Formats: sequence, C-alpha cells, structure tokens
Amino acid sequence: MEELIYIVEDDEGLRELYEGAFEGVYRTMLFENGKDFFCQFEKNRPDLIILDIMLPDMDGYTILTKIREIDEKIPVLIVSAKSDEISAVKGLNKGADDYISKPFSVLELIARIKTNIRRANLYIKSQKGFVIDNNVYKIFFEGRDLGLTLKEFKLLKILIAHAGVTVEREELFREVWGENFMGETRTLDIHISQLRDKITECGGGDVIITVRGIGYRFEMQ
Amino acid sequence: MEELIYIVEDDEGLRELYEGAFEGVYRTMLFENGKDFFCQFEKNRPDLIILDIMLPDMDGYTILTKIREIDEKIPVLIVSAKSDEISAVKGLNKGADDYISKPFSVLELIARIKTNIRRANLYIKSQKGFVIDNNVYKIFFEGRDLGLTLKEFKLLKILIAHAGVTVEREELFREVWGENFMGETRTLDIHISQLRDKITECGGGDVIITVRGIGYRFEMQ
DNA sequence: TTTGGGCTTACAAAAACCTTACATTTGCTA
DNA sequence: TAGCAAATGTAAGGTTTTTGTAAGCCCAAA
Repeated sequence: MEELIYIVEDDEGLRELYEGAFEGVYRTMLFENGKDFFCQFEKNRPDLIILDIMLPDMDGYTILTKIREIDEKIPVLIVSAKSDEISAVKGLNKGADDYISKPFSVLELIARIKTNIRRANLYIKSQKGFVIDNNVYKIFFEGRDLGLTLKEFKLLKILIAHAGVTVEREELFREVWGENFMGETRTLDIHISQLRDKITECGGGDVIITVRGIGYRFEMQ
Repeated sequence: MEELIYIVEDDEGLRELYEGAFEGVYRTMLFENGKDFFCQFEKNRPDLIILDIMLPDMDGYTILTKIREIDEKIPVLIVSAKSDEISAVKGLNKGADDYISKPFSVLELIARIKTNIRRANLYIKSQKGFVIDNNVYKIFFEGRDLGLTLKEFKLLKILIAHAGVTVEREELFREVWGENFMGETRTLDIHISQLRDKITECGGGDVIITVRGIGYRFEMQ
C-alpha cells in the first residue's frame, strides 16, 4: 500500500490507535489542529482525510468546508463522539463522504477507508498538477491534455506512480512493452524525449530526470 | 427533488417508515425481494438503492454482487441489523458504498442518501438525449429511433452504461459476442462504424470515441 | 424466395511505433 | 585536464499496426 492518509485528531489515545492500526498498511500524517493540517494540505494532497469533529482551534465543520473549497473530490471521513450523532449528519450534509462514531472497531475503520479510496481512485489520480484519468487514458497538466499516445501514457503513469523514485530502464520496458520485448533499441529514450516535449508544450517543467546508467525519475519542483 | 430510489426491504414496519420519510423528498419504489427488484432494475435504473441484508429469497450479498455486475457505479446503501455489524463491513468490501445500522434516525438516513447521490453525480456523465428501451431493444436519440440491429443495440447499450469510461475491445467482444468468440476479425470496427452512421443520421454528434490500442468510449459533449 | 442481419474480404487512411543517424552529454581514465 | 567511450537526446523518415469503411456473401427467419 502506498496510500497517504492525513489524520486530524487531538485526542492522544486515538492518535496512538491510528498509528497502530495503519502501521504497514497506509502512510499516515497526524495533525493536532486545523492550522497545521492546512499548512501541509496546501503543499501535498493525501488519498484520504480522517477528521475529528471536536478540535481545539477550529471545529470540524469549518475545516470540512474549507477542504471542499480547495478540493471537492478528496474523500473525507468524519469521526464523531457517539453522543454527537447529529453532528455527523451535519457533516455529511456539508460534503463529508462518510462518518464513523466513537468507539469504532479498527476492522470497520479500515473497511471504510478502503471503500472510500477505491471509490475515489476509480476515476482519477493526481500528483501536483498532473492528473491521470484512467478512464479516458489521458494525462492532464494543469487542466491541459498532454495528448499522449498509449505508450507515452503508460510510461508517464508509471513514472508518476513512483514519483520521487528512480525507475530502472528494464522495469519501464517490462511494464510498458511487456516481458518479451526484444528490440535492443533506443525506443525508450525516444519516447521519453517525446514525453518531455509534450509536457513542455503544456507548460510543465523538467519533471522527468535522467539517472544515467539506471533509468528515469519523475520529480516535481 | 426528482431522484428515484429503489428500496429492497421485506420488513413491513420499515417499509412504512421509508415511505413516510421520503414522502415529497424522493420518488421511491419498494421491493419485497431480489427477484422483483431485478425485474425492475433491468428496465430502469434508480439514482440510489437501499438494500436490506436480510431477505427471504436471496441474501443481500448476492444481490449486491449482481448489482455490481450490471452497474458498477450506482450507489448502494446497505441496511443491517445492529447485531450484524460484521456483515455490513463485508458489504462494504463487496462494493457497497455505505451502510447504516438499525435502528437509525431518519435524519441520518436522508443525510447519507444525499451524500451518496451527490458523490455519484459528481462523476456520472449525462446521457441526455439517449434513451434505452430494454423491452423492445431500441435506443432513441432525442425521440428518434436509431433503428439498431441487435448487435448494434448491445454494443451501444454497453458503451452508454459505461459512459465516460473507455471499454476495451476484448470486453466488448465478451459482452456482445460472448465468451467463445473466435474469429480474429474486424467485426467490431464495422459495427462501430454502422453505429456512428446511424447516430449521425439521427442528429447525434461524435459520441463514440476511439481510444487507439484500447477500445471505445461513449461520451456526450 | 426474399429479406436483412451479421460476417468476411479488401483496400484506404491514419496513427503509432521503431530504426537510423548523428549530436550531445557524462563519467572515467590517462 | 584532455581525451575517450559509453550513455543519452533527438530529428527525420520509413514501417508496422490499428482503425475506417465499402462491397459482397452467407445464412437464418419470415
């Protein structure tokens, strides 16, 4: 699992519970208050947000509304005290995708997270300006269609999926061209070249970095 | 509100509760069992389905699986007895979008319905103008019968059902021609070509888009 | 027998892909 | 530091693959 989850929670007990529950399953980032959360959220989007309704600085609804102003699709799961059921309903009306009441079972929590991420990923995966739409086999940069061919699409998709990590030439060949690719060729280089052209044309910067002797790396700056 | 909700529920008390709760808010259709439900579901799709896990003829999971085979996007909300919480988790894993436990508040139920429909509508493209009549195997565009043959009908129906999503050639073959279609042929292309002709003749635009190397996609613009 | 759906054949066009060829960069070595 | 070899960048053009579509044949149903 590579999914990243942001958790906004001030209760120390629950913080520990989350950390334990997600160990090795999801990458998590914990925030005590709304301010810290938004500071990070502006910089990088997670795959899902877990939001406690009762917080010290701003209440959950305010945060939720603000999240929805910035991103209307990202899955938000609200956590509320059992007694506070009306709050949860209010949250759902304000644009939360789901809610769960304390106390909850870890099993159920993970099931709900899974569903919400599945639902969101069915459609679109994005990474800092790049949006991959698997339904139409297109990748957009800041809203502009890069106009990729199938090979280019697969290539960029893999690089973005491994953003920040160098992907070996051999692996790219395997994933894009398939196991039994023979032609000892320069095809990969040419496709990378094309990709760079198209990204540049759409206003993107140098996001594909050559790692000599190894392969390529997608990196945003 | 114009939303149509199908409710699969055998408990008389709950049936009355639903009818009262949705009066004037949603249009509803009640089904006592899975058989009745599917009979109608094939004919016309609602905006959301409320499904009780405990039913006389087939259990909820079977229905859910069958629903997902036919339509992978339609929101399904599972209702389960409180004691049966594990079942609900199971349901979420099987492709339900949400669940609610008995006893629940009407307020919460409506909030959840609202959220699920909102979420679904974020993604589902409008297929405005195209009407599929499964009883007479006809598809109309703006009231005009396209005059499709059976294969063409099946083809367009599948494409429309997956509106906005590219359907692979292989899947189209499987769904229209059946598992054991051998002829490595161009038949699919020819049928697509015919479909385009007929749609154009009836005033429709370029709604079938070729995705080179993958398949075709229905998209309204 | 007629009719029409569905399939195949055949050719055309387009798009994607690959190869060649040469330029450039990088890292290493003398 | 200069020089070399290996790796990579990329323009140009040819080749292959994929798709579009017209025309005709076959077969089952009416």
